[in-house]
Amino acid sequence: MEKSARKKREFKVRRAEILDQAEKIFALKGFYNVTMAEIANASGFSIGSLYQYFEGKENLYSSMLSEKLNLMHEQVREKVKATSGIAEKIEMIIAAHFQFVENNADFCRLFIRGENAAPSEVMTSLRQKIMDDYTQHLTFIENELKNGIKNGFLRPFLARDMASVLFGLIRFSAVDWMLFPSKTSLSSKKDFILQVFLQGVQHNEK
Amino acid sequence: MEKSARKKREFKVRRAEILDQAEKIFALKGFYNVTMAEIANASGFSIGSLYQYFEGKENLYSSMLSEKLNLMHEQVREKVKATSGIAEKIEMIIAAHFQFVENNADFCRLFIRGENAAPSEVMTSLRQKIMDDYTQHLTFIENELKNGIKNGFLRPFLARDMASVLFGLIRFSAVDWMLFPSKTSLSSKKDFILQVFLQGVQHNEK
DNA sequence: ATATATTGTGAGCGCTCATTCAAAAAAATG
DNA sequence: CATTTTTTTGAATGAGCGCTCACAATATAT
Repeated sequence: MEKSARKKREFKVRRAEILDQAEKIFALKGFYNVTMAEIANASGFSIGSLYQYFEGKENLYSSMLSEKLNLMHEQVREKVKATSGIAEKIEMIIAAHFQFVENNADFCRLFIRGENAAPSEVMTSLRQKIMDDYTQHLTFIENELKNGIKNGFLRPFLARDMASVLFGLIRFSAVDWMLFPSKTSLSSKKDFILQVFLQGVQHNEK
Repeated sequence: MEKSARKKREFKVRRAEILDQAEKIFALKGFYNVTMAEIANASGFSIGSLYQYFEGKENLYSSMLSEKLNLMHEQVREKVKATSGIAEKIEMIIAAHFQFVENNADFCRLFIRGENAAPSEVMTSLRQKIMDDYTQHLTFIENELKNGIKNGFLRPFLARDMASVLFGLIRFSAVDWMLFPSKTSLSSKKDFILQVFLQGVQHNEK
């Protein structure tokens, strides 16, 4: 018999609850130092139940990571699309990323760990998915920048390289902020990053 | 009885040989997916022998990582010290890093994985060492940039932030190059990175 | 050549988990 | 309420692997 709509809904809710708890624990200790028993405990299910929602530990981890990553990229892109003007769009790319990182610091810390080296089927396809997501996101940024080049606001560099640099600046600021807990918010670095990206650090005598 | 000088030398050579082989295997499969048996095989020693050179798997890994990291930073700093002129020094910081990454791609790939989350004593102190090394290196770059600010070549931003950005650009280019195997060398991106760092991407009408 | 010291060996021990599955509990059905 | 179906449970299983240690091989000393 088919699952009823209610069942399906409840299933999703429980699945999300597990994912939520797993994220916190994985973030704290890394993939290899977390046991299924721990996740079961934290999420209030039994070990066996976890296997009803996920095919195994790797699957659970992989689902969590890739779903959350999607969320980040979507959030950023929506905010950028709702903004007009090249300079403003670039500013929003930075701001939206910073905001996500601040609101999901644990997850991001986990993500940069990149404990997905296992040669298994599941982990291999996770790596592939991350790469594809990244490429897709870079292409999104690239296209925005192309408009900036077209209308003369940006120098005629290769748009792809510029996108890499912009995303690199964002990512690095985020990593730095996560590694060295500072009193100032990550968002407060936005203007500096924007200015460096647009004008560089060299002093131009008038 | 004390070890003779020759013995000591031979000990070091063997230790280095193990480290060398371990680096390759760890780079390929990550810390958790490598067994001591594999390392023993690859380096031509028995499992038991490994424990004569290192206190355990974590220790072996930790030694390898931190010793190689030292090497990188030293190489870069020496080359920069041997260069004169602010612009030239900045260029050399980029070039020297790129060169090391190209010559040690496997190691770098391993390093960015950062599989050192275990809560053990050894791994905790490895993390600390990596952070300290990083801070020290950033301070070195910061000091070079301070001179550039003082003599008016660079805009009067916070030198620390500028150093972060420069190192961020370098690191990100390197990561990008490692993740997306490209036909062009990493070094060929040097001029672009330098230009962006100094002048930004904005088009300034004359 | 014999004795002594040093270094190398790898089978096996002990332990940690991911995963399973038989039985229990809960929910649905009539 | 009795019966069937679905879901939950966690002790038991077994595979994997870091590490030890009794023994072997080799080097050094006498």
